[in-house]
Amino acid sequence: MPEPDIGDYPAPHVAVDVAVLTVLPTDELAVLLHRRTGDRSGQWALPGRFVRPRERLADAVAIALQEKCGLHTRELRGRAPHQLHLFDDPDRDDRGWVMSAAHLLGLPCSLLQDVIRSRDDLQLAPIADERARVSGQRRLPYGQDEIVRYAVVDIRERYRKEPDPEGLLEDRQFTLAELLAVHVAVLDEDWQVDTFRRHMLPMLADTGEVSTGRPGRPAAIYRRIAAAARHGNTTAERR
Amino acid sequence: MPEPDIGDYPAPHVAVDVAVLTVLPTDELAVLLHRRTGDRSGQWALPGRFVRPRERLADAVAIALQEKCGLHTRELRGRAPHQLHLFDDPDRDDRGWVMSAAHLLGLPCSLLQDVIRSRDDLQLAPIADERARVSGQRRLPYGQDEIVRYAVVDIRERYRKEPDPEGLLEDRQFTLAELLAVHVAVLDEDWQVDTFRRHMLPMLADTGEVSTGRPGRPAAIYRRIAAAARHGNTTAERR
DNA sequence: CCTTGTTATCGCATCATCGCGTTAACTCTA
DNA sequence: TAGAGTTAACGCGATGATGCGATAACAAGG
Repeated sequence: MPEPDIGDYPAPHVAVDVAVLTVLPTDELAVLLHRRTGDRSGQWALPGRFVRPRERLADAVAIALQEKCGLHTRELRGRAPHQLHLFDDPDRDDRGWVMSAAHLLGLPCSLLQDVIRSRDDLQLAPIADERARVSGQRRLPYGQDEIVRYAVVDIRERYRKEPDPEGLLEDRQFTLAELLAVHVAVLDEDWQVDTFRRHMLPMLADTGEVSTGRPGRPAAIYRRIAAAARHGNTTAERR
Repeated sequence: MPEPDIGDYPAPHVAVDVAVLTVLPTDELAVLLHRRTGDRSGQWALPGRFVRPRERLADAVAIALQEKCGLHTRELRGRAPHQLHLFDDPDRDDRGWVMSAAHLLGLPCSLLQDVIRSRDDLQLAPIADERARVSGQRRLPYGQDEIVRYAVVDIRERYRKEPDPEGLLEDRQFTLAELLAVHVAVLDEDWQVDTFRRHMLPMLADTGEVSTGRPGRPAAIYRRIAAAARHGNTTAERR
């Protein structure tokens, strides 16, 4: 799109907003919310921040999560935020013309709870009807309910097709029951075990290890096969 | 994402790029390319342009198509560009820090050909292997091959699921054979007629009219049922 | 060693989908 | 009016997917 007059126009500020999704120990999908530090009456919102000069969106997401939520390399390494949508309502922010690049990032609850435990400016809000359920607050500001909805629809679509694409399991090696529990939590619907097994096994590698320590046949331990290593998609992804 | 210091940072320029996809009379998927007017040796590129102050992305897309390609209300009315991805490589444009909001818009070929016929700065490039095939030009500039790929993957996914979601058919009323031809062209693979009929009929309304003028049983004429009017998705969209 | 409990596998009935040959419906033309 | 041609519908065999009861495998504990 060659166009010489780049300097002639003001530019929009671009912010990143992040729907950090996780699965609570109660097997509910939840989203991370943040409010202004020290402001107990402040509004809960998705974490985010403006993009700095020449900064990549993914880097802005990571820095936003570091600055606002105390999530650092330990939690974020090896994870890439998934871009959802660019929200462009020029009136969405009182301070000026801001576009919001909405993202989704999945994190295991165990990584979040350490961080959240010691702070009152963070919470995990359960998802109900594709929205964050926040006690005492009807809606998220800046149209962020829409971002949550995009994130929930997106993550559910992906969890129908492949095993734990957002890495919500704490461990990279897991049993089929653990995988199923996460999928059921994300999708908010049950899967029959045999059907689930048939869908997922082609995308999983048996580690050869088993889970012991309790009565019963030990469950096999699996890890995900990288998508690139798989040949073709499952039939569910074709017509 | 409340943050007080909006004025403190330079902002990226945001451009829109549009992959206008159509189906050629040869039943091939093609993308609209533009080059600088009067420059026969200029590079072919996707149409696009910078977003003006407080302009909506969809409006920027429409204006870009008007200014660069001569597509006006007649062609664009009732059509919404589909957002694909925000490309954020700060080095993607020599003129400065530019982000590109990539879009997809489907248009019937008949609407494009009137416009293109009289100009040498527009062409419809066939798609092969998810790329635009341009004679004498190996790649599109500004990483636009990636935009084309996103657009092709996206449109194919949607054409697997619902009838003519991008309105590539010239008419809003059509026969099943016409619909099938468009789907086969987009997906670049065949569908057995009965299977196609079973998939699409639940999302189509029989107009009661038939197509006459040639030997044989007249084909029924359908129109799409608006998605909102349909109750639930087809089973293909569930597991 | 036996019982309990859990996971994995299996066999199979049922249901859904697909593709194709056949039949029915309905136009156009000679 | 009959034949040709095209679309729509049907019947059905083959295939695939699902769910579930039964069985096998294998641990922990008494």
